[in-house]
Amino acid sequence: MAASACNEGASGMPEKLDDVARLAGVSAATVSRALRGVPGVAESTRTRVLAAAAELGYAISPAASSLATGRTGTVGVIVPFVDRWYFARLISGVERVLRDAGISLLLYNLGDEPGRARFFAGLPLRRRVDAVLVLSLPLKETERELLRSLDVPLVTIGTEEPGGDSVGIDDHGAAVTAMRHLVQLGHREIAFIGERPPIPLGFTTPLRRLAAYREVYHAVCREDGREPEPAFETGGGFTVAGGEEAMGTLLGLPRRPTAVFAASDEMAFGALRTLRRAGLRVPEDVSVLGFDDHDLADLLELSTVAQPVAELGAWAGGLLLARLSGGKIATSPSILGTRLVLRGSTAPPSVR
Amino acid sequence: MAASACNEGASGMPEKLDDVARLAGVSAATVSRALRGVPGVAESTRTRVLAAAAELGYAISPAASSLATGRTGTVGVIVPFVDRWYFARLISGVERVLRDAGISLLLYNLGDEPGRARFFAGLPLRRRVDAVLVLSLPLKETERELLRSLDVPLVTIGTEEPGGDSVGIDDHGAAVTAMRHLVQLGHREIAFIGERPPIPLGFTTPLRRLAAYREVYHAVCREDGREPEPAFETGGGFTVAGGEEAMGTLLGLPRRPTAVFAASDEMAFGALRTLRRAGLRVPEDVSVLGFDDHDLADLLELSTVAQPVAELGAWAGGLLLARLSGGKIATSPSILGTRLVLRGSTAPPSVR
DNA sequence: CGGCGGATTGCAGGCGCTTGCATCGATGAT
DNA sequence: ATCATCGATGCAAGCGCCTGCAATCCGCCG
Repeated sequence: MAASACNEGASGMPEKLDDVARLAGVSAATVSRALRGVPGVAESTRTRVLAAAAELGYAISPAASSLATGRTGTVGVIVPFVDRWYFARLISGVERVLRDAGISLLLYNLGDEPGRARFFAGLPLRRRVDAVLVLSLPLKETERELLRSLDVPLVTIGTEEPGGDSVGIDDHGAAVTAMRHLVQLGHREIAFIGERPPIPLGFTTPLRRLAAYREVYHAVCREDGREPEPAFETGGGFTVAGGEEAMGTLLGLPRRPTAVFAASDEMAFGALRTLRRAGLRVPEDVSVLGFDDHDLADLLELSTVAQPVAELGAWAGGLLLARLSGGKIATSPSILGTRLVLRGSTAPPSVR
Repeated sequence: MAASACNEGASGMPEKLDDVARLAGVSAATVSRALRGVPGVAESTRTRVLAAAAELGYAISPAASSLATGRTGTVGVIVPFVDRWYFARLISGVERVLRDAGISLLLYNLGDEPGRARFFAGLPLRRRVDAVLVLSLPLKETERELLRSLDVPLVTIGTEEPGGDSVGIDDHGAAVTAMRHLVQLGHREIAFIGERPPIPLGFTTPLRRLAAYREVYHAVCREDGREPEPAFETGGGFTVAGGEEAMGTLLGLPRRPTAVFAASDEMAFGALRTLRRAGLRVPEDVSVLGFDDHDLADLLELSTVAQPVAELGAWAGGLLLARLSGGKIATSPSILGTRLVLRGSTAPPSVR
């Protein structure tokens, strides 16, 4: 009979609760309760109802259910990009735990300003989701207000929003560790490839990593009694091409860095390429350190700061579920650990 | 007044059609019509209604609307992975055109068999979407049946489903072109890194590329009066690590290929790495040709077959929209073009 | 000046499911 | 044996929006 379920279901109009009720010889109310597992239905009845539902290939109408309960069984996930490694990975992590819990994921890509504006103007999420997940996208005040007006739990990854759960890593700490590694290797002239203001979409991550860079680099300069080189702070737009270009700029400087810390592996990849093209060897001539532990970092022998991306997503998803099931957890940022992964792209500076 | 919209909306219960109606001094029916732009509403009235709606920060309830109309304003997108370059890119392409059209995207990742089974068992898409988009995932007969029972337009990318629109590339043709390039360079011993049976998830793409490889390679062997080397057909699971391993196997063969055609750039990357580690130079010692034109292919100087991934997604999205607006287009597969991108990883075999 | 056709609007009955409350037995206590 | 009790069900009133149909209102024609 199991097989017949599909057949029945496939033909004609989808059945309603009433149809199942009739077949099972009970009322629609009972079917509703039985199907959702609410207590107050005799076990025998429940079994009968389940059988009837299966036989008809019945599936509840989310719209009707949602209208009646106010719950939707879906969460909105807002991302600035979907085709960048980090975000794709994050989404993947979130999706897994959400789907396991039977809740669907509505995806919104707000990478472009016009799109972002339109999104918040129309706010298609309104009454369409039970919760919202914002990935690495710092909200403007008005946007935050709008999202809050949805009156659903909000969890963010990579940014802290007052009144919402957040999960992330210790960007500053991780970047400091990375920089210290370079310093310990003996580097004094360290450049940074990150993002220059104005920072697109208002990302804050690049800022935090930049701050850490500056902190360490400036301290080193102070020790050496030298002025820090402001031109060492370059922007790479978090893309390979951007990193490539930034590295080019760096190589054109009269005062050349012996090591480069890139705020993302993708930019580090670009830097690697520019260096190779310039005939410079890594790490002999220049050390390069990335951030992310991108899938291909291993391939390119890139030393980097590994962050548990998929786990961040999964954790955020878990938080969301907890909220949805009425958990009264205190909202506090969850910080997941990072670790320095040393591969072949960093070494002591060569003595010239 | 524009700013006040948010404020009003942010406070208390969300308003209903009636509230707007009252404020505008008309009936709910009129508001409904005015808001949706259906004809039959005086321009002056419509303006008044729009103003009232804006003032209240009113947003329609998708659930109620959906219940009444049967339309949901969302489409389901089914993918086998979201964190692989190709798929992330595809999703990105789809999302853009869908969001521009104001329709939301429900994402389902069916990468693992248990998850896939559960998905089709529960079929959360039922009555939840206006259309379904399946990315590169060949459906089993029962699955196809189930999806069809949803009674909504179905469009696929990378696979052809009877009775559904599909968009894709000419895998066979593209692969033949790639192989011919290798042959024209003078290679006779060409290996393949793709996927070995049993092919996970039932993908067909690897098969098509393999067939093309075989066709060309065998022809070459025939010309040379030699037996084709079956061990040249290796599987790399479409991952970097898999490609790495496959290349290792290839290098262990007594009869060594002078060129390798990988069915994906990721696998080619892996192959590149193994070669580098083995001290072999590319392309001097071994030529490597990929497939996809991955973001990093350029970085790694990988020659490859470029396919317009984002465009495939966008095109599929467009098809979907056309279907949704009742277009009576004939369902026929759309084939987008590919092109060979020659970079530094292919060259004539060295004369030994 | 009455009657008409077309453009606007309002009415009311759903759409399919949920849930507070009433109903109905059957059970256990008295 | 009788009545209170408790579990299992059924009733019916929504949830918020859509839409066929009827009611109005106007400008015009005859």
